[in-house]
Amino acid sequence: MSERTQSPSADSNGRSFDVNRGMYAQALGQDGLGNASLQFPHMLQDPGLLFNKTTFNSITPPPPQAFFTFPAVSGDYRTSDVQAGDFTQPKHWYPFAAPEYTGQVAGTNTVTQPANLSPPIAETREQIKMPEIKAEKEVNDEYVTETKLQVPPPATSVAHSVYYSAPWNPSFWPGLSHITAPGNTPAAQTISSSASSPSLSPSPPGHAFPGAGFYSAATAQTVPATQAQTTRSSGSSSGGCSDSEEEENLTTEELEQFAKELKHKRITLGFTQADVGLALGNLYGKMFSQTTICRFEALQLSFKNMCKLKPLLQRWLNDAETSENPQDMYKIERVFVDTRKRKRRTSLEGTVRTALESYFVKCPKPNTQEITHISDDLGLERDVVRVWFCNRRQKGKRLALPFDDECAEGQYYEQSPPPSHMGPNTLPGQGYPTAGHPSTPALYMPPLHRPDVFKQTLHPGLVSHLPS
DNA sequence: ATGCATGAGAT
DNA sequence: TCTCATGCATA
Repeated sequence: MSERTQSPSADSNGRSFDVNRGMYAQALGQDGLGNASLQFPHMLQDPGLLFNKTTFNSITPPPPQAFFTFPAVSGDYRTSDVQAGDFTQPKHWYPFAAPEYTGQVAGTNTVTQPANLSPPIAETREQIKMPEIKAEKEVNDEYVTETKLQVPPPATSVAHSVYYSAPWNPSFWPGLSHITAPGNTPAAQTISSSASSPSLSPSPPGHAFPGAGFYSAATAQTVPATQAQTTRSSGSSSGGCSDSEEEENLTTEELEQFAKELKHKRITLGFTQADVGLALGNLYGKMFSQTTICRFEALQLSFKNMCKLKPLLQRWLNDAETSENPQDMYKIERVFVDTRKRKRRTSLEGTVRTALESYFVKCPKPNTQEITHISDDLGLERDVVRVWFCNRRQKGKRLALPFDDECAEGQYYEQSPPPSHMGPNTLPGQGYPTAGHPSTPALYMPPLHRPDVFKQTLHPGLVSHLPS
């Protein structure tokens, strides 16, 4: 359906980088704009960006209000419905309703799939994508245990984490140009990556692509592959990247360029981001969601992550371009969606976000108590608040340094001078190594004022604009 | 395109 | 409990 292509407009957006910048503003100002009392000086730098966010429009200037009087929410999703702004919403966990396919590619953990049932490849995306999932929302909790259809391979289980390998070099997005990158490298050919293969279909359609055979489970077997890995210095934390697919040491420029190229060619070839994600699974055994592809193109992943994915995407691109039947690239076998229950997505109201944002500015990393305090004030579940902060921090890191070295940093969270005890680089950051700025901006500063912030209920800027 | 969520691994 | 990679769900 509509997802067929990104539609030219996507292209015209052509603003991958700008987007990021915009997001900066967004990050801090997005929801805060309406809040007169909050000040985000930095936002002024690029006013234009502040308004490119649709959500913006929906946020009305909240009237000053000191407290959120919502009752503290209890923890249970089924009972705590209190959601600022939407007290009626039931919050319960719901299962994935296992639609065979959700709109965007269930890249997901989909794993498994009885090998035999390879349903005729999902004929086409039209079929694959199930239009409505809505029903799920109304689902009651009972679905609980929909067992997962998968039998996770003991050790490898999830495909995703296996793939790492990122010797991530300390360099800095914005500038690194020393290292060279083999680019697509031959290595790419051997994607022995890993992943336990989930959804893959062993049987490729008639013609394969020049460079790539359909991924076959067999090959996919986890190959620790790591050796190839350049021993990285910085702790490649999560998952240390390994993987044969050595993610080259790319420069920022290379990544930017590749991302653009990928997007452009993808569109030209008629693939959607979801297609690409699926194709990666089919062809190389490592599936990704539309989200990831999207973020890759928009350079919204960590540098390390970008480097990790690039080879794979490069390979896909090559194959797609040379393939005689590009369509095959996205023909996939039916994948089963993980049916585990997933908490229903919380939709925070603009005002609540504003409030969170202001809290974040004050203290990006609230401790347990603070979180509790915030959650009480906003009438949110603690976990929601916690997750919000996690995501907010993550977002901050992602967006913080990328392109625009010059100003990306430092100015965003300046309200808080980096505490001395934190050392120069307070943020290891998930990404973008700071090139010349020895001291990474306090992306989220450390708690200077922390103590006060929470003790005193909401600061003036905080408002809860409730629909009277 | 992006907000909220999950889960693995690291602390 | 955090970070990071990733994805479902949604705007």
